[in-house]
Amino acid sequence: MKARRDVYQAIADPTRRAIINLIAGQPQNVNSIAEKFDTSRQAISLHIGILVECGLITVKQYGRDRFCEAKLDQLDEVVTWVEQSRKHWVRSFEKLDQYLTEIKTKEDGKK
Amino acid sequence: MKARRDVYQAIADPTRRAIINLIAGQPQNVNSIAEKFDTSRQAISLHIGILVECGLITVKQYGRDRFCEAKLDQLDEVVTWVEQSRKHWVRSFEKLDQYLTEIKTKEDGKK
DNA sequence: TATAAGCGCAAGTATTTGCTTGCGCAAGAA
DNA sequence: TTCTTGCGCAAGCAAATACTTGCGCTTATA
Repeated sequence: MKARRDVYQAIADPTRRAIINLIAGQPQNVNSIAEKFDTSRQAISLHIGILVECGLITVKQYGRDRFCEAKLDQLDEVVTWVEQSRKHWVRSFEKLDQYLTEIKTKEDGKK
Repeated sequence: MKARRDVYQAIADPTRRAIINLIAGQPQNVNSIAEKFDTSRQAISLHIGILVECGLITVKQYGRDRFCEAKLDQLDEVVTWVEQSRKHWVRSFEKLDQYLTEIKTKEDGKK
């Protein structure tokens, strides 16, 4: 089964994050991007393909050039998730103690 | 070479994100967490290991139980990156046109 | 028109993942 | 003391990654 990549996976790779940073500041074609990395053009091309797949990049073709632009709206998903997690995150050291106390109480009740 | 995992990789996996959500709301031991998923306890245990490795989870041992607590401060890194990227992100359709115009101008100059 | 430049498409490979299964140890319960 | 939990360790595996190399199709350029 071909796993559809999501935004989380897209930004999990440091190279991809670097590509995003690069393009966010200045849209440019594939070769220009590839030149800034130590890997082959093809490797970068694949990363770009993934980023396009998740909608973090848009490509516009002009003649033989394919210009890549950033499209960071999708990153909302990530930020939202983090914020949600934190919202529900009651500082644990309190929660845990409370939880343990509850369990303890229940057990004492059984005895 | 053993790749050291970072926070981005940690949250790239949906199961791990679910574990974080779970623990954020209520710290609990490994088995309790594992019960909530369809995979084996061991699989969950491995995920927890990874999360601990990146500091997103803390484990406290009480007798034979190992309670896991969330520790979401590390997620700052992700949010910060997203925000930074966006800060530098001038809406591309403008930037690209501008860029293309510059190139065009240079080339016309050469002719 | 002959070249060169910009890219994508495989095909092949070395790692890295995410899981499973089986084993064994230590801490409570009976 | 014996049985039952809660867990980690380790070996084995299939699938997913990240790359590389070589090929070939278009578009510009000389």
